[in-house]
Amino acid sequence: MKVKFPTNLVEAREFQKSIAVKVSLKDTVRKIKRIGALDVAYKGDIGYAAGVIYDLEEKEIIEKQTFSERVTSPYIPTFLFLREVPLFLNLVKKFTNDPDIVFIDGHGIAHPQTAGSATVFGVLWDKSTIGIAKKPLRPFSYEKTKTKNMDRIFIKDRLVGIRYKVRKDWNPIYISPGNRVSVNTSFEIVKRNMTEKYKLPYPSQVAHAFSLEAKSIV
DNA sequence: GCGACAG
DNA sequence: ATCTTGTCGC
Repeated sequence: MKVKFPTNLVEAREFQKSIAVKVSLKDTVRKIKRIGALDVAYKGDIGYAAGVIYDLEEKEIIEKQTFSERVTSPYIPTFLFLREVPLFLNLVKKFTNDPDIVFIDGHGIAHPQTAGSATVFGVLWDKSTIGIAKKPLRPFSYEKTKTKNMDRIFIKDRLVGIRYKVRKDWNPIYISPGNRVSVNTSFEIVKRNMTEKYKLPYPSQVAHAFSLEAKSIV
């Protein structure tokens, strides 16, 4: 798919609007066998993107890939996709295994324009993606659920994700659909892949560690 | 009007 | 995200 990537913030906002109308929150994935996870580490203006694919049946990481490139867009809240999505699109070209769904560090639809990194990437690649962030993006509001450690995240009266407090004394994580998955399923999949020691799901942990490794072993 | 604001 | 010392806690 050919895409003319935005070159300034005005174009970027229009781009996000065009992405937002293409988002699907339907659960298209029947059975999840492989989960992908992507993350980026930086050294100066070089971004080191790392991706892993976790096989749920084998219970192991079956593939790891990296892609690094100079990143010129500065970090501006709500415009993170300008920095990371180009790296992700190049990185996933290297995958020989096709993931059923992909975890992305950052927000999906829990974003002012309904178009966080996980959503932009998910729509462009036409893949199921889930955004997992450590901090919320304003404006937002919460609504309690029956479960004590999870709250619904709302943006302008629209359910956009789940705030999940993995451990009582840990800061919560913010889970939202990127594309082709519902809010509830996003939460269930992430919850099902947690480990005891970290607040991020296993595939994300490995992707994060791998990006740091890729950054330092240069 | 100013400030808050993923990684 | 990254830059960084000591320090608190399991």
